[in-house]
Amino acid sequence: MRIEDEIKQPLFQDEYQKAYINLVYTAGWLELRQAAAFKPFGLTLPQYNLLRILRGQHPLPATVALLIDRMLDKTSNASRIVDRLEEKELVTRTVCPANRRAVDIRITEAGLDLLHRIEESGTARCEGVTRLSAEDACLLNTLLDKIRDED
Amino acid sequence: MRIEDEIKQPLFQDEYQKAYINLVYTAGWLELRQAAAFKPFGLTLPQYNLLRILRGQHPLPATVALLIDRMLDKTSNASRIVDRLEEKELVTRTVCPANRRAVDIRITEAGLDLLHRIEESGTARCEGVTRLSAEDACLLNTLLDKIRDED
DNA sequence: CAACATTAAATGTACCTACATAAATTTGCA
DNA sequence: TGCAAATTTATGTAGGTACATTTAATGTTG
Repeated sequence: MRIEDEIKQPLFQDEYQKAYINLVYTAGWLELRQAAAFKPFGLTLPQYNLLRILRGQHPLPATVALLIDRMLDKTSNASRIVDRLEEKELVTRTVCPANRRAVDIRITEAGLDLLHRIEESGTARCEGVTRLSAEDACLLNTLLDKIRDED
Repeated sequence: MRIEDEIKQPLFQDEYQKAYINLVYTAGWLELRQAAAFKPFGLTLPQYNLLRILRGQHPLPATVALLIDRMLDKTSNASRIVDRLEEKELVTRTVCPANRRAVDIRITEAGLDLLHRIEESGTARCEGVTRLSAEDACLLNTLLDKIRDED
C-alpha cells in the first residue's frame, strides 16, 4: 500500500518529506511484526539482539561496554536489558576478576537453547524485506547508506 | 558510511538481513537527529506531530480518536501525549458538548506560535534524506511501499 | 602515598510504545 | 423503558530510549 493511503495524508511537501515519513513508518512496521513474533518466546527485540551478541562471544564473556558497542541502539540501556535476561536466567552476571569495575556477562545453556528454538521456528526471518528482489534489496542498502553519509 | 562499518558487523546472512538492519538503523538515525533538533523547543517528536495534526484541524477541535487515526504510530498513547501538551498550555481539552464521551482538543495561540517558530528555524527539514537525488528519493519510496505490500 | 582524574556499570527521571483493562456515555433493541 | 453492547477516553503495567548523575574501582601524578 502506498504511504499516502497508509497514513491518510494525500499530499506531501515533496518526495523528500515523503521518503522520510515512509522510512520511519516502514521501519516501525517491520519492528512491530518482529516484536510480535518474539512475544511467544517471552523476548523483546532488544533482548533478542543482546542474546545474539552474547552467543557470538560464547564461551567468552562480554562486558556491558562490549554489548553497547555492538548494539544497534547505542544509547539504549544495556544494563537494564541484561537485568531482564538475568531474571529469566538466560544470562549470568559476575564481577570480572581482572577488573572489578567491569562485569562479565555470559549466555546460559537456557539462553542458547532459546535462541536455537527461535531460529528453528523461523521467527527471525526478515519478513517483508524479502518481498523485494535481491537487486532491490541491494539498491535499498545503497540508498540508505547514502542517507547517513556524513559520519 | 556503510552499514557494515556502522555497526561493526562485517558480514550478514544475505542482502535481505542487511536491508532489514539498515532500514531500522537508518530510521533510528534520522529520528535521533530530529528529536535533538526539537529539544531546544521543549517538544518531543510525537508531541510535535500531534501539534501539527491539531493545527491542520484548527480552528476546529480534534478528538483523541481523530488524532490516533492521523498519527504515524497507531498504538501510541495519544491521551498521554495530549497530557504533556496540555501541561505546557499548547493545547486545551474540553468535554465535547455533542458527545460527552469524547473530548475536544484544540491548539492554543501559544501552540500555533511555537509551531511557527520551529518552522522559521528550519528545524523540521528532512535532513539526511535530502542527500538523495529526487529520483533516488522517489525510488526509495517505491521500495519501501513494496516492503509493506500485504496490508 | 595521597589526591585527583578516568573508567565501568548502575541508577534516576522524563517520556515513549505496546497492550490490557476500566470508567463513562451513548446507542440499539427487546 | 431498560439493559446489554458499543464507543470514547483514561489508566495501569511492563519494557524501552535518552540523557544526567552516582558509585565503585582503577590509573595517574605531584
